[in-house]
Amino acid sequence: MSLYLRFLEDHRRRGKETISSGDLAALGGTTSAQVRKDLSFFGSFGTRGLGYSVAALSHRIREILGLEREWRVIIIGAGKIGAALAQYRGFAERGFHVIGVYDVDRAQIGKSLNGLVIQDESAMDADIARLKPDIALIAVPAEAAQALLDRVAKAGVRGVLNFAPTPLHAPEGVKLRSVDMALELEILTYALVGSQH
Amino acid sequence: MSLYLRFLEDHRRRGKETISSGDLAALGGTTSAQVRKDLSFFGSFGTRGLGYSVAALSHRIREILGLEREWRVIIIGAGKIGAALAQYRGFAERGFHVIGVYDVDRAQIGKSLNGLVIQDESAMDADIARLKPDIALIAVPAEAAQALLDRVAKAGVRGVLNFAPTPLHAPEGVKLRSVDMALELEILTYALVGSQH
DNA sequence: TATATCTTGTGAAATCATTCACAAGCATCC
DNA sequence: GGATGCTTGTGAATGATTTCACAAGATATA
Ligand SMILES: NC(=O)c1ccc[n+]([C@@H]2O[C@H](COP(=O)([O-])OP(=O)(O)OC[C@H]3O[C@@H](n4cnc5c(N)ncnc54)[C@H](O)[C@@H]3O)[C@@H](O)[C@H]2O)c1
Ligand SMILES: NC(=O)c1ccc[n+]([C@@H]2O[C@H](COP(=O)([O-])OP(=O)(O)OC[C@H]3O[C@@H](n4cnc5c(N)ncnc54)[C@H](O)[C@@H]3O)[C@@H](O)[C@H]2O)c1
Repeated sequence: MSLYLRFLEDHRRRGKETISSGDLAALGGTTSAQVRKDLSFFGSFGTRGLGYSVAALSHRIREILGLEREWRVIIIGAGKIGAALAQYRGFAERGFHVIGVYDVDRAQIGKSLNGLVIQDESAMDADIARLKPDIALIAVPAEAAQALLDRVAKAGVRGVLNFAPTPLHAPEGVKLRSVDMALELEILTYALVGSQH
Repeated sequence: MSLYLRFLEDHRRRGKETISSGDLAALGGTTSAQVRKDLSFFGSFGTRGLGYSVAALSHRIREILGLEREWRVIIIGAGKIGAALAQYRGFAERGFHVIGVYDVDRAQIGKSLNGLVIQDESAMDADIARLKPDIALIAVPAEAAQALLDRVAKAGVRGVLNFAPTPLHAPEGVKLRSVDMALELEILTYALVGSQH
């Protein structure tokens, strides 16, 4: 679904007003029947003979994904990757607003990233209670990740995106996803060794 | 498979020598039968009544994934995310060696990241021909991504990991994967809006 | 050695996902 | 308005994956 949204935005930029399931399939590397099945799960909003209205379908998918509202995000760990994420414009463009960045390192605390001051992580629990962020990004060393996940979960955060390359266990009621870049590379190498027999 | 490897390493750190399919399943959130089917696809290396040897299974999976050799990696775009990736220790730990970083920005070229000097991207094609990197990480603005993918593919790179949030089309014979962090957040929000009816 | 207890490896069954195929709907053109 | 050309939405067929269920191998214990 998120991918379809990317394709639709791409298509809109090219000035097209409608798109057929076949076009979407070609972009996504699937079949037109697949695309239609996926979309029909949420209702039917295409026009026969014409395809889907790019604007209408985008809007509907944004609704389904919950992107019609703004989301508050905090970042834990202001190291190399945390700092990059804090300054990433792509988040705000899609409705994700970074409202806080935390670290334990005295040398980091107080520094400003894009107008956002790095806070002492001891202030985090109180801030979460007050500002009620929806999602936390965990960008700390692997050893510290599970403890922080438990801590933000307890404080009331319901979604977590983890960047530490370690298996984590999410407490009940918390949605967890992990981005593991070394793992992505491993999937690539598997494909590479596989393709040369 | 890569995930199983993570679990095994985790388990080894805890001092365990064997692990059962049930344990692996619990870690991965699947069933024991699933794990056994996955592993049996590549042969049978468990011991009945005991489980799998953590060391032997790790080794076998590393073999299957092609991690028993070293891989050469270049990074294109030395911006915020490119710089973070260039300094990331986790890659070298898993056998991925960054041998070059490229940018167009005069202000960036010549700077050193962890002992790695940022090169002018006009030198890139010659370097690829000479050093034969296996994988390129693309960390440039979305508009520039497709052109660079085509360019490194032509120069002989066979695997690409893309960080730009845009749909790319890989030329024949090139394995492409993309990491899209805003998309990861969208998947989280979908789960969040879904779970509250 | 005999017995009890685990856990793998794997056919068979059940479930889930994709593809096929086509009636029905809409737009366009004559 | 009627014929023509596209494209959707969706049952039915096919294909893939997951789960079930259990025989057979391995260890441990006495
Ligand atoms: N650098 C990358 O490109 C990259 C890529 C993929 C994954 N990662 C992972 O992301 C994590 C961070 O990587 P990095 O390169 O930014 O490391 P880093 O050392 O630059 O930054 C880690 C930061 O976390 C802070 N920290 C440690 N414990 C903390 C706590 N309890 N609360 C708050 N802050 C705490 C540290 O003070 C430090 O500033 C690691 O797990 C790493 O494996 C990094
Ligand atoms: N910053 C993040 O945390 C983050 C997160 C996810 C995705 N991304 C994506 O990663 C990409 C880079 O993001 P960033 O934040 O590092 O941006 P950035 O502006 O800091 O860095 C981009 C760099 O690419 C260089 N560049 C541009 N064209 C180039 C070319 N043809 N060849 C070589 N280098 C070129 C620029 O000079 C610049 O240094 C973007 O597509 C962004 O959407 C960034």
